[in-house]
Amino acid sequence: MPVERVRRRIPEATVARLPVYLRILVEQSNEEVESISSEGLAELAGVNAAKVRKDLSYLGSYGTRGVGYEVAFLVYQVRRELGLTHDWPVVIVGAGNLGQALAGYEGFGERGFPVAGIVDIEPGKVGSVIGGVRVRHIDELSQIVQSRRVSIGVVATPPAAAQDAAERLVRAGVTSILNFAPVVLAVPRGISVRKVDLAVELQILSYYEQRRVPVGLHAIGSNDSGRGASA
Amino acid sequence: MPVERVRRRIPEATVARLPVYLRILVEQSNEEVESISSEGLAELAGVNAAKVRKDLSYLGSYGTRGVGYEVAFLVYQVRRELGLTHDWPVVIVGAGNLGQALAGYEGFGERGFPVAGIVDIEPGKVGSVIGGVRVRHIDELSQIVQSRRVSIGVVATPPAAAQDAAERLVRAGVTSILNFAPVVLAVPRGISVRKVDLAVELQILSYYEQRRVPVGLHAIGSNDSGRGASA
DNA sequence: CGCGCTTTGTGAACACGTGCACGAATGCCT
DNA sequence: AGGCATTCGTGCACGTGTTCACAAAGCGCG
Repeated sequence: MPVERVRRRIPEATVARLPVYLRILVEQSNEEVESISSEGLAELAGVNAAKVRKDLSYLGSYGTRGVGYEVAFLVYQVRRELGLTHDWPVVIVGAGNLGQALAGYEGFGERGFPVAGIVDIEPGKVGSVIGGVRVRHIDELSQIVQSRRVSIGVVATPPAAAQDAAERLVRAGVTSILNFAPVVLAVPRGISVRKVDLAVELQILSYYEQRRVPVGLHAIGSNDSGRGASA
Repeated sequence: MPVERVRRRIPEATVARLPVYLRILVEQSNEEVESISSEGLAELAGVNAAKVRKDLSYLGSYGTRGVGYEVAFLVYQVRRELGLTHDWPVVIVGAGNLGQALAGYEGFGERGFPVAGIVDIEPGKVGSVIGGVRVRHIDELSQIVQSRRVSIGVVATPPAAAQDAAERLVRAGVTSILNFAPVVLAVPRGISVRKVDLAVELQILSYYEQRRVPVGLHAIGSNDSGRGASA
């Protein structure tokens, strides 16, 4: 029989929710929960049950009607779909405040993204050890990427250095970049980039905060900015 | 005449892009650029020109046909719309790795979000100074929020402590929360929450990385995860 | 002063994402 | 074994967001 190649493409919005489901499923699994309904999962994820079912249906028909989803099996399927069947070592560029915090954040390693290396351009920063990883000079980037087979790079430099960092990462062979610097990176076609801008998030909150009704005059359903959840 | 209240509601997606435009406009302004076209702004923001025009049109008709937008004026208007005419002090809960990095991140203060305080529940963490701010005990949270008129709180605790942190923030009077902990927060109606989950971002990259075509077989337009930009 | 060039602002078509509502499948109980 | 309660999978309608395409508006030049 033919290999099941060319799996149906999954909508972007769904891909963004799968990691959330996954985390919840793993938690449930740790608490010995064996089965969960779309309703239950939806509740925990702060979304609509129909959405959960539709999202999961893109992976295949893995639920049992009248029962729900088997947690362990679903964990496996979501992991597989997200490509989390093996670790993805990451390399961090920039050993400033943020870079150090990221390198020391256990959540990365725990969730399958061990820090293969952290580099900086400042010789002064080289040598110190953060989260068990020694800071190396940026000239060693290629060597780290090649030898550790890194395909994901994290840009945690000041804004002015971010574009250069990205270019070095691409040249070293990285094909996905997570960018924390508040700049729009220009990268060659075929390189995936995701951006996390802390100040942008605050500015969005500021918008909704500003147009809040003065206390005492509660507008109905004036809640939220869309990415949150309420009880 | 009636006060121009009840300004038209701006689409969520547009609100999320305004901060990006703002940053670029401020940069341009610093470089003495006086006027910019939707085309130029779009290029720098990595989006479509029509989108820029539609986004800006929600603020009003501030462009000049045949010319473009006056940078300084547009900066003012975007700031006003986002509620950035005054500072929004924030309070950080959790003085671990991430909380410390956030407190030390100058980008916050620079962009109008000075750190009014950072608190932790561990007496051992109290007292140390980060980014010019002394870590205080979480019991002082209310006092900080009240006296400094803080309306935005940042949750930077371990996952298990996040819900408690959120509840304390709400009780203290905060109405917007930026959550870095990988959990779905339950908050009362009317409280805005935005979530930033670093591991989720990596998992999304993993998805696209995984289904990348093997080198040598380039699929056309296999680029991207939607939030990035390419050259 | 009018003509042509540029660029905005927006209507309309299209694409994408969401949520309802319901048929279909399954397990359990009698 | 049959009926009933439960929950999935999904067609469909709706809403939101994106992009195109073009008329309207302004500027500069001859």
